[in-house]
Amino acid sequence: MICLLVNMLRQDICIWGEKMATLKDVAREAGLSVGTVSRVLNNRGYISEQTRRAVQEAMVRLHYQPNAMARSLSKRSSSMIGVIVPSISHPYFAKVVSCLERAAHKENFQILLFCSQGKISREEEYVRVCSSNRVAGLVLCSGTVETGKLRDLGFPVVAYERFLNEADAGVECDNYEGGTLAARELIRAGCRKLMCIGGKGEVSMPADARIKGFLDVCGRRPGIVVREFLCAPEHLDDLNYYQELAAFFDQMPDADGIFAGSDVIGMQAIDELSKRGRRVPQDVKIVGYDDVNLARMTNPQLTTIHQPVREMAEECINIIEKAARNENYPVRTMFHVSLERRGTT
Amino acid sequence: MICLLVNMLRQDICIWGEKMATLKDVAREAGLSVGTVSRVLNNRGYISEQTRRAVQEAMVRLHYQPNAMARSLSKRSSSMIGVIVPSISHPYFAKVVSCLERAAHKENFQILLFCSQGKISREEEYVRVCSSNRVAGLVLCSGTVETGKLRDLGFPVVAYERFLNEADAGVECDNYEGGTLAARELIRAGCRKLMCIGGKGEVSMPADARIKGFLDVCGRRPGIVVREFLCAPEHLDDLNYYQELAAFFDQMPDADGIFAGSDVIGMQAIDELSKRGRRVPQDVKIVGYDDVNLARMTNPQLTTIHQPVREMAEECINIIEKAARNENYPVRTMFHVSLERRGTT
DNA sequence: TTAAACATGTTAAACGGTTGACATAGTATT
DNA sequence: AATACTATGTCAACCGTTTAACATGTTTAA
Repeated sequence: MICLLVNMLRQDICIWGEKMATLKDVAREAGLSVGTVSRVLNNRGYISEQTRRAVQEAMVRLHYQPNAMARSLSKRSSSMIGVIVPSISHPYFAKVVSCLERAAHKENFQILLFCSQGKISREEEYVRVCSSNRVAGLVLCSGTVETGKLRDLGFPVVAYERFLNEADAGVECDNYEGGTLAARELIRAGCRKLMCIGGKGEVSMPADARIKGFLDVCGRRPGIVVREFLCAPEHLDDLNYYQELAAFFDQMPDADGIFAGSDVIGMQAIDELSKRGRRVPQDVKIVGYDDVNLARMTNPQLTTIHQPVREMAEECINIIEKAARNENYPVRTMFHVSLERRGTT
Repeated sequence: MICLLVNMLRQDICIWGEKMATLKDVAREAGLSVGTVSRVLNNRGYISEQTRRAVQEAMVRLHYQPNAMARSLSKRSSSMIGVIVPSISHPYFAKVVSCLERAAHKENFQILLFCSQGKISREEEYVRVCSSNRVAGLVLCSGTVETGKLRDLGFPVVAYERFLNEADAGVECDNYEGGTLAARELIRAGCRKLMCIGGKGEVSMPADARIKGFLDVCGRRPGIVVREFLCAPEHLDDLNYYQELAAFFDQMPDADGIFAGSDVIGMQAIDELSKRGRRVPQDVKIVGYDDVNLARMTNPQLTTIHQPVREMAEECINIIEKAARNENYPVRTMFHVSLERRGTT
């Protein structure tokens, strides 16, 4: 399988001989003291325009790059934000990480990314690594680190769409509302026999409220039949729900409305139904969840519940930034979701 | 849009008062010297089993987490690997990052993730940030940092599927071969009027060889008509190629075979064709590229060129690890690709 | 018996930047 | 003329870990 076309080897790896310039070098080059240069870098105390320029020019001449390790060591906190997701291959988490990266970049933070594959042992390990690296904060989009492991870490932990009473803050969206929106949409569109397919149900999560919201609305309407189906949580990387969906559809072949716990499930449901000769949306209507890019790439395009991921990500970064500045921050923030009506309802 | 349900504020943010244990604390706790404890941590010199155990127990008792910043500062290199991708929302790069993270984890590296959105200015900025953070290495899956910016950084730069003569090493797969495989597959399946739709064509990249491979094979077969189409590179985040595809299909409405530069394009091509009443694979056959998860979620499933992303990612990490140990490493490594025949041919 | 290997300690410098205390001027302000 | 502000310098401690040099024992092997 491996085809090593060219395998030239470097004679001398140590092309990185000349060490990088330090603050001291910059000070010498600019004819100033380290203290003054540091003041320029950190905008502390009094600095004249002239001095500031002199320092900047010296930095450019020497290609100076401040050593973030030294700074972090001294400040006892780095500018990195740990992010733990179950899997980055899942389009939802890809979207979350994308938004987090963007928000982090605006505030001059970097993202230290970890994929736990939903394994608690890896989550715990990653939390330790974050602690070792003195991250400015940690966004937990994954699982359920056990009791005591999140206390006294030295940085704020933000739970993203998770229940973690150990976390310092939580950011979520109104999943119950999402469930009700989905139910109303399917009923509005004329569905009577509904399937509610739960997605990534590993442990108790805010996302479980979606199902409750959905079932509550259905329960209040006479003449509506609902059944709940749950997928196993082992689809993080391959995202293959086809077998389970097939089994579900066998159990309820006459369903005319489906609430899918994620767009990935919704998408595969469209497929599986069309294989069975059932037309979407004529015979069966579908509402997905997440509003990832994929939802626009199905045929017909998937009606879905939109989560304000960008805003949620920004809030996570905000919280960490506030904590870093020792300001107060909201302990729990919840966002509205909205229905994106497209072609499957 | 924002619904601040609960907005309790922490009375005292400084719950992180008690500072973390240091090596010195561990030494005191174990009744040993810092030197000895450091030896245990780094497996240097002579240590008795008894001492080793004593140190480990002390570390557990104090919940000791070594300060990675201090270590990096002292070692002049961290255990982080910078990864710059154009976008993490694109399933291909999500897959790449996923594999990189896994490989990195095995070797005790962490991933510092950056999304450049294909902008050179951001790439350059991110390279500087990596330099500031004294990463162990950098995997560049994005763009074309300009001349001189990659020299003398102090760490190895691995170009992933890019031409970068400034990089210290390159990892790619045989894109030319991929193009030929696609062409042969379409011709084998009976296609005569072929469209070759180039994907992420921003600048000169290994991926361009796909097109060349495709066209070369077509050119050698009499009776084959080919036209080349190029999508603009601005689809990194929304991944919406529909308009362009529509325009391409208008220009060549009688095509019976399509080589799509990525699975995302291939997927949307299936859609767009079915909207035009053309059946896949009966009327038009399609070969995609990348073999991402999505390729199995279309209907019919997408025939595609499989890239050995996992192996490529492992090679990237390997190179950086070797460089860190001051060993020789291959300057250029190329992997074979393979055809995954599914439902669209 | 003697040299090597093993096991640990002490000390101190280094990594590169931050920060505070304190000193010294020059320039405005009152 | 006194006071306050501005602008810099010097110096030293500190962040937590690594590492080398050197000392001091105890075992073990030749």
